[in-house]
Amino acid sequence: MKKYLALKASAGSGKTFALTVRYITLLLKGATPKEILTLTFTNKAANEMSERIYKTLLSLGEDEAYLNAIALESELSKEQILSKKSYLVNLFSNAALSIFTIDKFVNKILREFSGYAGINDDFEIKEDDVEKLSSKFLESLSLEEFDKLIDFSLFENKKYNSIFEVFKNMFEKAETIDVVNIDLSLIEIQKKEALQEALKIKEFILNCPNASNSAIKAVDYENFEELISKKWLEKDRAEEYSYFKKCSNELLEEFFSKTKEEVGNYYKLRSAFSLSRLFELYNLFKEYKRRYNSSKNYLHFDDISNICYELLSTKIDKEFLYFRLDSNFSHILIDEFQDTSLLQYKILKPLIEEILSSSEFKTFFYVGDTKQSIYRFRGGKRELFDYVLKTNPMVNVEVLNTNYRSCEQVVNYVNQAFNKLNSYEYHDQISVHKDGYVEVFEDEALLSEEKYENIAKKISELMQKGVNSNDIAILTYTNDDVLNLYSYLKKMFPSLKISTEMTSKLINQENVKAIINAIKYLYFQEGIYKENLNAIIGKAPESSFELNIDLKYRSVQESVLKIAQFLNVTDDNVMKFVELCSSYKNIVDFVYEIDELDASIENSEQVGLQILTIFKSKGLEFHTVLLLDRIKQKVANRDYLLFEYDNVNLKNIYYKIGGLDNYSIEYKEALKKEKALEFEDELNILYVAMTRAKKNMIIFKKKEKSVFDLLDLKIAALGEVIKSDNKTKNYEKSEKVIYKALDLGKQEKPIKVEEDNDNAYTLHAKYFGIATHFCLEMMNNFDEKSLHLAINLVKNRYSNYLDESDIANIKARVFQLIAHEEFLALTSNANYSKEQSLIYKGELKIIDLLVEKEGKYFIFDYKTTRDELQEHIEQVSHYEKAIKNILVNDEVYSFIIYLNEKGVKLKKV
DNA sequence: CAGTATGACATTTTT
DNA sequence: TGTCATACTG
Repeated sequence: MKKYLALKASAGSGKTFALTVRYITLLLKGATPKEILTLTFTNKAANEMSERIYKTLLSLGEDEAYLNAIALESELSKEQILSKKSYLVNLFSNAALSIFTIDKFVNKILREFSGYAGINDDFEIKEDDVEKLSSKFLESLSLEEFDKLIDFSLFENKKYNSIFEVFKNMFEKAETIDVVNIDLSLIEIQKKEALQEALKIKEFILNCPNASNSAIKAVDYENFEELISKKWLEKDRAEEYSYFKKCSNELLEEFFSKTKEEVGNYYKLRSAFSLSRLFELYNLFKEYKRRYNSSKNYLHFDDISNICYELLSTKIDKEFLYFRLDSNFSHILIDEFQDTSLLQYKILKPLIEEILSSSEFKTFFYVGDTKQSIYRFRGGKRELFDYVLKTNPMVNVEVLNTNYRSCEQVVNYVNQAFNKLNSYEYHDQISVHKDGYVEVFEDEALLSEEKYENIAKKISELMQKGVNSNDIAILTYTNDDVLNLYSYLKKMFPSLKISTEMTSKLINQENVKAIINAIKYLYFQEGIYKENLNAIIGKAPESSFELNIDLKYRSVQESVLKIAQFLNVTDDNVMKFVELCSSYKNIVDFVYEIDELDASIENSEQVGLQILTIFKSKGLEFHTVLLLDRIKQKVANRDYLLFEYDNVNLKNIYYKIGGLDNYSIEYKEALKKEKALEFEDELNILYVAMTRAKKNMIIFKKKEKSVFDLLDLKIAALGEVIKSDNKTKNYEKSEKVIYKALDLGKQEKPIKVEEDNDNAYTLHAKYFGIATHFCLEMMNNFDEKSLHLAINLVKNRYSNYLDESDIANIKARVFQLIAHEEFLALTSNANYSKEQSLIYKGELKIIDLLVEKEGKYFIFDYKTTRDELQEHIEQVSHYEKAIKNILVNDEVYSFIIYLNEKGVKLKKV
């Protein structure tokens, strides 16, 4: 095993495999889980990582590939490894793990050293309330400071809101410059001087008998601003401007070059001035934000990394940090390294350096793929990957170029598309799976009204050819495309299940929006809200809204629910909304604060055809991928500032001004560099998109202005469509929220949803149920030891949704089950399978637990609700019938297990 | 027909 | 605020 290793892992080349193998090897070499710091980017990835390691340990020996790789890495024999299996399982499942997201880790450091930063260690983590923060900041300014802000705003012609937005951007970057004071009057003088020279050009042209109308129009400036809007100023010489050509002589060229010189001086002065002023204001803001945060005792994620970095670079010694951290990390594993931001790396650096310089057994490993770096816009710095290698020669590098994900046709197609680009570092991948299907389809419909016509056609064609709709994913560039495509396909195939993985705000979801507008209408009595409502729910304009409801005498929750019912718009999102409304004390708070609610929408249906953005698809794979061209044009980068880096070191910060590139070579170079990076981003997005498909990939390309022109993709159809494998799991079990009216009691009594978790079908109850099922699914045997292991997995996976007491609750319930005599009698010495899926009469069913004992079959279905509903019995007897039919066996018995806190009830059906 | 002016147009997102 | 389509100019 290489102690220090950087792994370049192309898409589908077994990155998680490598991480898992390394982790287990470290355990075999005597490391404890606590000292192996494993960093990922999302909670999802962190959960998946620990689950993957656990499952691999549990099934150690079954998968040859894993065993071989671990043997190779650890230099132990397979027998030696297998003899330690139960020890490893125990070790891993009973220890505190150090598998975190980077943000969680940074947060952890800050809390441990909060005293040195002068903050409380019990701070909350929250989003900033931008409106409040920006207005409070204004109030905090002295008259003089306030004037500076106003001057800047007027001078730059920028609104306060947009300036404030820039502050946030600067905050993220955490870079500073020395502020120099430049007097505004200097700029005014420079403007006058430039205009004076330019007026000589104007006079010259107007006096030139050959001047065309266009030439005369080109000199119609009265002031400096009009002057610099002229295109001809970009030329090097006057004669290069065709409308001036006929009048060009040496005198004109002299005026021209003099004007350009003066304008150039203006630009230089101006960019330095604006940059300084902006940073001056920003520093004020930064100071204020610190005060504001500490008074409210909360921090934003950006604050956390900012303060943490400041702490490390000024107040605490690196050695001190390392030895004071509550756990000593001897091993570091970093996933998706290409997405690490500069600031995050700077924070991790002392820990990495400590490992690299230690004489003990300490290791450092990072894995990533710069081709998949698509998050530069939020700080990801792909240059870091090679920079760390270059600056630490003891770190080895290995490249994974075998693709275990996609079929031959797909791999080859991607190879030929990317390896011909000369400005792109690409190494051909080797495929291991044969066949596959690639089609590039020039879709003229994409530019017309019926945009998605051909996509719908293709979907039905694929389904006819035997591709399961659950195996299809459609990838798009924007969330907007996801939504549009979703509603189109829903219209075309009403019974098709479609899921959209999106993160949009809950308050923007149609049904929720309808409710908000209804309430605002009832409260403010302003027609605009009623018309919004009519538009959303598809009523004719001016339709009336008649609901007799007294907002004042009901709780907010109650009103929201009543209105939802009245409008008939109750769904998962509305349910979540109802829950969140409990935080509003009264209707006044609600109408004024609801627009700031930051919660995200629920992913409605988790089964079916998937539509998602390419960004979201990163790290995922699909049987069949339909890849959509960029529908709308890309927007221009509207940042005020241009950060120029030399690899990872800040070289310069520029205040962006249109036209400055004509006068400053350095600025021009910086712009060019930025453009090259943007171009690389674009290629990376394409790379990510084209490496998601396992079997079939179909590209819908616009006839003109297609992003695929970057790769010069031609119309093609290669190979044969591969059918869905019958064994593919085409149903992801999740308990759908069954909507049931909450018992609201009488009007005078405000409702409390959280009072009775057992009966209300809240989201909390939903997660509780799923987690309980997950716990039972993860148990190898129905004994205490298995429960103990499984409950740890539940903790890792559901800690975001459930708290400690919930976990304890689940444990207690399951504990009672494994102590239940009848249940134990039925399951002991029997064969059983969990989450058994079966297809019966065209419908897919999942049985929680199926037990086979002495030729008899027992079906078990877990419920975490207290209610015993007829519906449960019907569901289970349906399973019973199906099993009897399929197995041709009459000895099938079914049970519903009600897992309650007070006791377990086994109900025979 | 090449060069120029003008107006319309629009992203990605975790913690 | 950069890009693109389009219309205009000489």
